[in-house]
Amino acid sequence: MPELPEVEVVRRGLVSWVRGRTITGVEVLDPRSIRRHALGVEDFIGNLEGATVADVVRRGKFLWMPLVDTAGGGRAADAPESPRPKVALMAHLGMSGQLLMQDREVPDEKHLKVRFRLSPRDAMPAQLRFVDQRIFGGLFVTAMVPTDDGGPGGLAESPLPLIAEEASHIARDPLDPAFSFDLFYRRLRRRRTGLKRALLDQGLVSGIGNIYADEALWRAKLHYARATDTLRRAEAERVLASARDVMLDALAAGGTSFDSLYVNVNGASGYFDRSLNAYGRAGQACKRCADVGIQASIRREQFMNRSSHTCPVCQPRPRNGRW
DNA sequence: CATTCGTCCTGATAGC
DNA sequence: TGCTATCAGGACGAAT
Repeated sequence: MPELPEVEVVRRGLVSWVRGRTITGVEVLDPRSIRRHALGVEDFIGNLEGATVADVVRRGKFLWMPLVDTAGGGRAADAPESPRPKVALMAHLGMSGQLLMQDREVPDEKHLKVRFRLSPRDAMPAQLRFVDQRIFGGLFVTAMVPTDDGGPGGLAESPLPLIAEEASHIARDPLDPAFSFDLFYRRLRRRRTGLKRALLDQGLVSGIGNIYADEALWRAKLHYARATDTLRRAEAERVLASARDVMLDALAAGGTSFDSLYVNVNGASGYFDRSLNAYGRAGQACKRCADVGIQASIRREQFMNRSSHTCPVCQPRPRNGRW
């Protein structure tokens, strides 16, 4: 389940393989993976063929490649005076999406949805492939529009003062150097909802999915139903710091096990085996309570049509939403 | 306006 | 064995 750390691992892996290369061919094997592209698959392909990838950037879980025309003899994107990108190839990995660099000899993956052929470069793989079993993810082309908030952020190496239009409603993530806690806290307090709902709202704070929401709440000793409009500043700081910490841990784990030749979303899988304290641990002991000699087991409940994992002892359900 | 809920999708697994 | 039911969940758009 790619959340922020996994998407960032993919971005870092992808950038050195695709930046400056030209898309020479696009093959859409399953049109369902071309989402939100109103003008259809033919237009999608037409926008991409002949364009050069200028960068790979991210906002929250949205990942995109700004594209520049390859006019006048194929000048590379990183050449001086390179033109500003007008459009970008946008990707969202959804639940099961992968972006893979593959040599042309490698047989098609079972769930291969889209194949991009790239201009040759040294010994680099010739193809970028989008593989997606459950089709919650997708690709589309979107306009690059000006932004006054300093660019995409999301740990991008060279943020442009432009953002992909379809990601402009997404808030910054907790790892983004330009993330504003004050803005987050002001908006959080204005809401009348539960804390986990707010954490999962990508327009308020991005990059957090079901797994890291449960982990951040566990670390912060807060319950998912805690009312946002009474949340104290210290509590909000605690849950944000927890989210940041758990995602940094996952990012570090993903980074170390990441094979740069094989860009995928499983880079952080080792992390899940060892380091989760709440998610997926229903019925098992709460490690923090066990450390102080208390017996408590993680409880799984349905909330928002997904499962939520809490320790009933150290994350007690709030009364009246307050505490 | 803000908030919540239904929908998209496939494969693994449980139960009969 | 082989069928059906259930579960997993990100994000959008419809409904409230």
